Amino acid sequence: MEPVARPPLRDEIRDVLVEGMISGRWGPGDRIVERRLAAELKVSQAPVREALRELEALRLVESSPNKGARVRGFTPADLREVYQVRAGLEETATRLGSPSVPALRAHVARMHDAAAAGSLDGQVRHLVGFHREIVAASGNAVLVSVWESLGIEVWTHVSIRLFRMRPHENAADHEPLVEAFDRGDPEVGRLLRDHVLGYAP
Amino acid sequence: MEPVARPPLRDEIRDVLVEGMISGRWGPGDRIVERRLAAELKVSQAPVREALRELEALRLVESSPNKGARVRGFTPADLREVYQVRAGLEETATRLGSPSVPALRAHVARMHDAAAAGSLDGQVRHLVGFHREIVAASGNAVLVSVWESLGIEVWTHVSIRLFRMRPHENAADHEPLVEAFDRGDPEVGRLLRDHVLGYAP
DNA sequence: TCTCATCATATGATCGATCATAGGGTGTTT
DNA sequence: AAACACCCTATGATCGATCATATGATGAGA
Repeated sequence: MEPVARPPLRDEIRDVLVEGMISGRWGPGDRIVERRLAAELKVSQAPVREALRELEALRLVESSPNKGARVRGFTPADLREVYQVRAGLEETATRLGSPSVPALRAHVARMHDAAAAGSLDGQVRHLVGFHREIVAASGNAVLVSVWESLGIEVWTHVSIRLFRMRPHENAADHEPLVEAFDRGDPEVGRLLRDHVLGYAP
Repeated sequence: MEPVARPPLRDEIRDVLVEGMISGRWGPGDRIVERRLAAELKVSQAPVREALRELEALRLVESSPNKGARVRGFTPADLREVYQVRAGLEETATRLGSPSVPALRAHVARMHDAAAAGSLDGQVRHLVGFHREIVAASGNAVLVSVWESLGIEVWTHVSIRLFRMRPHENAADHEPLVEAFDRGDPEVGRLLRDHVLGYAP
C-alpha cells in the first residue's frame, strides 16, 4: 500500500516554475532569484535550488556559478537543434515498436476538437500526446526519458507564444502518419522524421 | 579574465561519486548515504544532495522519496535500451555533419596502443572519444548533451567490469567505419548504428 | 511462540543562518 | 572628467540544526 506519499517539495516547485514559463510569467532571459521565489512560496532556499537544477537538466534554465539561474533564451537555431534530435529519437522509436493506431486517431480527433474550440492548450496537449504515444510504444524506457528530457511540451507552448507559431493544421498534418502506421508502412520512420523536422522554424 | 573560478562543490562531489562507481567502490544496488558521504568529504549534506540529483538525471543512481539514493542496478536488457538510443543518436549525428577522419584514425591508433599496453582505461577513453568525435561533428549542441547524458563512459567501464565484457577487438571493429566516413559512404549512418548495437549484451 | 503495537534509530527533507562572490555605486586622485 | 580603489548590497553557495519518515528492535498479550 502507498497512501498519501506527498511528492517532494522540489517537484512542486519545479511545476510552479514550468507553469510560470508556460503562462508567460517568466520569459526567456528572465532571472529566477532563489531567495525571492523561496520567500514567495514560503519554503526555504534549498528545495528551490534543487528544482532549478532539475530544470537545468531539462534545458529549461541555464545557470552559471555565483550568477544564478535564468530562463534559457533560445533562437530559432536552438529550436532547430532540438527538433533534429527529437526527429531522430522518434524515428528510432518506430524501429522498436508500433503505436496503437486507435490511440493515435483519438489524439488527432481531440486535436481537432480543441482547434475547433479554440483551445490552444488542448491542441498542444494532444499534439504532444500523439508523439508521446509513438515514443512510449517503443517500449524503451530510456528512449522515453530522453525524449521527455527535451521538454517538448513546455517548448511547444513557449515557442508558439514567442514565435507566434501556428500549430499548423495539426490534425490534417497527422493523418498521413496515422495511415502509414496503420498499413505498417516501412517508410513510416522517415515520414515521421520529416514531419517533426517540419515543425522547426 | 577568469582566474581561479573554482567549480561548484557539487560538481567535485559528483566526480568523486562517478570515480567511485568506476573504481568499484560503489557497485550497482549500493546505497549512497548523504550524511556519511558528507562527513567523509568534510562538506555539508546540501551539496551532496545536489550531486546525487545530478547523477539521477544521468541515470547513474536512482532514488525514492525518503528512502535515499542507490547506485542503479541494471540488467543486460537495460543496457540494450541505452545502446538502442545511443545508436539512434549517433546515426542522427552522421546526418548532420561529418567527423574529422584524421581524428577518428588517431583515436583508433591510441585504442590500439592502449590495448597493447594492457590499459583498459585507455581503451575505454579512446573508444568513447571515437564516438564522441562523431557526435560532436554534428554541430548540434543538444545532440551532444543528450548523448553525454547517457553516461556512456561510466556505463562502459561498469559494464566491462560487471559483465566481463571484452572491449572486443575495438581497433579492428572501427576500421570499416573510418573507411566509410573517409569515402563519404551514404550508408555510414546505418553502419554506425549496427556497430553500436553490436556492443549490446 | 507468534502477532502486533510501540518505540528507538538512522537518515532523508527542510529550514534558517552564515560565508563568499559579483556588480554597482561613490569618492578620491590625477 | 577619467581612472581607479574601495565599500555596499544583493544573492548564490554552503553550513549546522531541526523536522519527518522509514525501518528495525522490543516487548506485552494471546
